[in-house]
Amino acid sequence: MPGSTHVRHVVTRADVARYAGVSTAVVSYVINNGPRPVAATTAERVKQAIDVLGYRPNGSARALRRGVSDTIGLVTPQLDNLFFAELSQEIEQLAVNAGKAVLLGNSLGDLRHQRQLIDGMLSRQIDGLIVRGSSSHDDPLAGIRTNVPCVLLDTMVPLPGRRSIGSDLRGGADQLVDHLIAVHGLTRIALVVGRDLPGLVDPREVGWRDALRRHGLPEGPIARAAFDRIGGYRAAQQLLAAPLPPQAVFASSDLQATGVRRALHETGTKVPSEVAVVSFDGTSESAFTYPALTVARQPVATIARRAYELLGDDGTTEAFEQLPTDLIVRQSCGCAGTTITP
Amino acid sequence: MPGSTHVRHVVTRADVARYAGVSTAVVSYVINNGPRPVAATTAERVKQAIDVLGYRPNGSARALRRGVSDTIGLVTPQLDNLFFAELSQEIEQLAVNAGKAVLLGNSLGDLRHQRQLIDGMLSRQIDGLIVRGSSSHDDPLAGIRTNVPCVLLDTMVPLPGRRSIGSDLRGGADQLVDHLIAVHGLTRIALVVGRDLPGLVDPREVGWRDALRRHGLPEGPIARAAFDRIGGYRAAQQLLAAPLPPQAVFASSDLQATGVRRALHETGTKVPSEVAVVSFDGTSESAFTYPALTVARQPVATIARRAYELLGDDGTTEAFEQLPTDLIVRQSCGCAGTTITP
DNA sequence: TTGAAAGCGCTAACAA
DNA sequence: TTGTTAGCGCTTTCAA
Repeated sequence: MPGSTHVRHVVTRADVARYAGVSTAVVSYVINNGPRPVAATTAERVKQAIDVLGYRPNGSARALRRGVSDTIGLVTPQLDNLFFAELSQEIEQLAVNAGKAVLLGNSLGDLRHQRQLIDGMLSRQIDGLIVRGSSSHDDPLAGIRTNVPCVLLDTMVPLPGRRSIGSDLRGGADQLVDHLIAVHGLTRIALVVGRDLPGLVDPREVGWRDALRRHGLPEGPIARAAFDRIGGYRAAQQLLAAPLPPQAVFASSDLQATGVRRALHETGTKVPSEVAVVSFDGTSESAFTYPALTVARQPVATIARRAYELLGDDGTTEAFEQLPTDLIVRQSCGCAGTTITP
Repeated sequence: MPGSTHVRHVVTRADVARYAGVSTAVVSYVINNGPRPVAATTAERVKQAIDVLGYRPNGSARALRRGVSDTIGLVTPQLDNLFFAELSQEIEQLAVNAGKAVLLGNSLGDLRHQRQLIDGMLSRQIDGLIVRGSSSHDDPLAGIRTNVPCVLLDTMVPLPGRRSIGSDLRGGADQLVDHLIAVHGLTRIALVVGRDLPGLVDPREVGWRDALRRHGLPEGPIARAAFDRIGGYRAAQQLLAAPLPPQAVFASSDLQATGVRRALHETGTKVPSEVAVVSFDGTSESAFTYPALTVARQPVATIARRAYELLGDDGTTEAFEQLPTDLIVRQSCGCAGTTITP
């Protein structure tokens, strides 16, 4: 007999209906609180049955029938970067509070892997997809046919036909470097940034340059390195080896700043008195380093909320929103203060 | 007409079959590579059709029919604790490499929330569940009826009928404290640990005490605080305020160690010359602090792999596996060395 | 090697 | 207010 392969031992809606002495429709009405009303006593009987039998609705059947899975997909490069972890956690909370589940995938910077992840999620009938791509200039959805709503996180440039939300990298960088110049009178400010991007300049680099230029300062040294701790470490070593070391280092991520600090410490360079350090991101860790990092903090919660909202806007309108960062002045720039400002 | 509610615009297997001029069964055979053979030319035609139409199998229907979703659930307290993030990332990789997707949830330390998360995943037909509970002594599955395989992470005690995998907290702590005593000759070693657990002593506390006792040392001071940075910070402040401050602090987590270091720095206490600091976890960040942290490193990748393996073992056998930690000697204990040892 | 068709568990239109 | 039932898209048995 076709379709009679696997053994049944899990409770289904039919069992509940039988136990409660009603039809399966009524069970549905009770569970979904509609679309038809159910007499209070009947509803009570159904609830009892559900409880007694330990019935749990089958999500696959439900999703198949309704065409909606109440599940969204979230793809980020890596969870072991605190910024992505914080972002993922925020998004997960929003989704769960709205009764949705989250499929999570880490691309680990691999475009093929990222694509497989997205394909897998799409085939699992997600209702929406949020992607922080592993590349800042490629469309993670290129060549993927789907009409599932999608929001991109943190793309450096607008992508045709896509909605993207992130923070104002240029503005945040500008503000940070401006602080070093205007408040602390520093003039040799180095930049630690990611490796060259094909036909694209990191907006943080632009912001750094803008601030220097506005103050009539020459461009400081640039060290290009991976966006991780070891990248920052090597970049700082390189910067320190120059004949005239910088008075300050602007690291484009907290992770890089950790490496920079480490390299400075190893050479006995005092922070901030000999070299100031500031960075972009402002993850929770940055408040606890010593000296505490002065940062351009990305508004993680707001980015998450906005991304989640955009997912709902069925309008497939193109968007490229850049939220302002917060300049959090702590001690690593040379400012005073010892309290922990999270 | 019943069941004809929503509009069809997505390509289904019927479209593919029609386009390729075969039956839907054949499409299945091609997609699943069985269970019946298909002529090479026919298969080719089907593949063409799939490509042209941009067909993607409906996972819900598939899961409903097969009784298997190729999706697992993963619940952890919070992603913004690097240890959990690393663990989650490892597990996610294992799952994805095996063609499974991962539903992720963060309980944020709330038992009710944790329970809702698990319920939601179960109703979404996950094939397996991995939970790092938000409490170390309660069974996260208590009162949840399911026969989905489940593995618990990091429970401090064996739970009846459950499989649990974690690291040897007691042993790791013992080793760490022993190092401080045997190698560095320290005698006043403070412990920073979580708040009192009902009827349960944190094994790290036991290990700390065991090491002290073995060396005939009196118990050092204990500071109980939350397992986060601010907890470690406050604990250290408290410890430093004592008439006879400790020579070393053993923090039960890297996060706490960050807070401890911060408090020491603020009071101008030199690490490790005045107070040594060691901690449990050994996340990637710990190699980059200055001085780099000496830690009992939890074998994250191994824990992840073993947990994932246990999920597969249909044997519902009870288990309580404790993997040994690695003692990573860096500089915060007083040992020499300046290279980064990740 | 291929096709017809049952049925997984659920929702909801329609009838009663 | 409740029941009957089609059908969501898929897999697979059985027949051809």
